[in-house]
Amino acid sequence: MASLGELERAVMDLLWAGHEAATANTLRDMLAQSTAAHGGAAGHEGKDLAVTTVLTVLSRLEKKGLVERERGMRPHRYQAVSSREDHTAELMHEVLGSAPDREAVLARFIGSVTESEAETLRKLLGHS
Amino acid sequence: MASLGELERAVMDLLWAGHEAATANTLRDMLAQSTAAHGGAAGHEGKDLAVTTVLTVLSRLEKKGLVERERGMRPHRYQAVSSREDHTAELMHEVLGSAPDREAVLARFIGSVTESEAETLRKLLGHS
DNA sequence: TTGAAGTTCTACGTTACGTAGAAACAGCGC
DNA sequence: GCGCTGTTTCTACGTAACGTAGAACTTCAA
Repeated sequence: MASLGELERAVMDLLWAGHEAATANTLRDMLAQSTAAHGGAAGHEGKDLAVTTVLTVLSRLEKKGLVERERGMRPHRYQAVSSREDHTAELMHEVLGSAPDREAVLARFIGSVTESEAETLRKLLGHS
Repeated sequence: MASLGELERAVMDLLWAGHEAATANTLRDMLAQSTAAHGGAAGHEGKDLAVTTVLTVLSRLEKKGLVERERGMRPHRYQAVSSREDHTAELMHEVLGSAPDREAVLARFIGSVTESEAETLRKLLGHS
């Protein structure tokens, strides 16, 4: 239950953008954003979708535990449960987790990170 | 096109076992193995599948580039294109690749590896 | 040449996802 | 109070992936 469809990802992108700004988005907001970014960055082409389409997707994302919805106020507020970075890192752990030989996988993995990333990792891992 | 179904994964597990032994498996081999490991380790429960089912799955895996088939000899030989470790590491890169801020993801990622794994990583990254 | 083993073709059921209409609901201005 | 407009829910259809496998064609060996 980890993979996202194309539209699901596009919606998460919008929510993640808001996450950084600690914003709780309304549906209206999101539609505006996606229309503004039409054909631009925020994926999924500039074709505007039906309102219900986005809501359906939001519901599915909520069921998957990726989105939280505040039902108190009337235009509900939607927000990503975790940041994009956290989510991605979690995904990586998920992938890694299913491996019998985790360390061997890690060896391959760092075998192909960029030098700058390797540098970051060294710092993060601290001196030994 | 990265995710595998349950049966697809089970089949890959068989092939990966052979990969370590540099074995090129025939269909017969695989059925024997999966039956032997029935209800045991090699997943997917002990129910034995139709021959064609496994072949279909193998074809799909081939199409996905995960399996290579030698068509020369008559009982064809099937083998995993890359080891489980390589494949998993590749998957991790795939997940990471889609992130705008790769380094931030890495930071979160290593935030939750075991100490022994961190140690491994330090060794692999070498001294800076 | 005939039969068993192997392979290909085709197909059906289920589930995920993109998509959206129809209907129920909730405030707002009159 | 009442209807209009924006919001949410319910339901549903089309496509694609995957589990599953029958039917038919191909090989090789006896």
